[in-house]
Amino acid sequence: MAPMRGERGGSPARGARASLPLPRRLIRQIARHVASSGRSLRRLEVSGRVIDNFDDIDDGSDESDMETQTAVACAGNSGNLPPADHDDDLTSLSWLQDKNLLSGINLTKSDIEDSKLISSQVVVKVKPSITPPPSSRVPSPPRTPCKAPPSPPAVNTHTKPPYSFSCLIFMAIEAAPARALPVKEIYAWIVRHFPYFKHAPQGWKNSVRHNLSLNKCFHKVAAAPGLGKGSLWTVDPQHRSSLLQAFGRQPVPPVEVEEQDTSTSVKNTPDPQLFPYLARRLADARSPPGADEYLAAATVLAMKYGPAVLDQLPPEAHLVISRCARDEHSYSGGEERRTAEALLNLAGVRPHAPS
DNA sequence: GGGACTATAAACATTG
DNA sequence: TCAATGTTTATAGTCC
Repeated sequence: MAPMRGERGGSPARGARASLPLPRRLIRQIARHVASSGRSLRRLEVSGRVIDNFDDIDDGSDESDMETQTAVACAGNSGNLPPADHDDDLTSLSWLQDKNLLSGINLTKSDIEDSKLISSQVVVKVKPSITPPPSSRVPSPPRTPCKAPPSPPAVNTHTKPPYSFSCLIFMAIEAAPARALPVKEIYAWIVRHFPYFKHAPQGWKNSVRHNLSLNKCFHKVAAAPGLGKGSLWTVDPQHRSSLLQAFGRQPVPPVEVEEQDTSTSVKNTPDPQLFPYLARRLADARSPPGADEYLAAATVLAMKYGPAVLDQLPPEAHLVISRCARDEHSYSGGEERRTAEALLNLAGVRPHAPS
């Protein structure tokens, strides 16, 4: 059955309370991953407690983690990530999507190792004690209108990103240094970050233009000299926040609900005004995620909406990742760095100056 | 059931 | 003339 947008299957954070501070295992894994990618995690704030010496973290690995699933949270990434190859579920956030705690963020393993699209990344491993491995579930595409091709051609190795066109356009424009792009550059950004569109039917460009024209969130500004045909498109500042919140309303794949113990409950739920979907999911869900899942979700929320959003979450969920801006200088081109910086800024995550 | 939102398609006008 | 861009209308799926 096709996924229903907004359909919530069950994920629940009933009783999912993390102990303070962040589990050392989680910290180890974050630090280990960042180190393995040739970068360095300079500073990690957990509920106000700053961790800046990762050498002190015991690295006694419990490789029972081999069975863990990996979630990747990207600082400052508001979703500008390529869709995951579904054959690489170990590094996909789909398990979180399926838990209905997050939606729309997927990474491939190569994305993690490449680390060119984003400025900083954190890996959080969680035990799959609740959800079956994502690979056992069929990834559900976003709702597909009847006019869309019944199934993507085999050449499409990437799935359609779970973002609306307005979100894609928003991301593209926000990632631009000047916060303005001509249509052609919006196309290019989308294709570059979501390879699905490389082979998608051409109609999507029409949809982008249609969206630009119709969506009041986007404004056309005078064409720059030498730009040639077309105008620059910008995001209306007045509608920026609504676009940001739209990220939280992206389609969520259906979840196979399992019978879970619901004897415990979460007292602190996100403000339903701010996060209606998350709040409802946490309230309604039947299978509580573990503390790690909750923390991972909180992390991505913080990165998505800014650290202040954590005020709406249980104090245990406070988690802010910061990284040294120096790490961004490895980008050869600069566009990716600017993209990363723009998205970091977008998420309210401020890199710390090197000590 | 209806409104809102979104995706898609198409027609047409404008522009370089 | 042509292709890219921009606007408008129509249709349909989904969610609330």
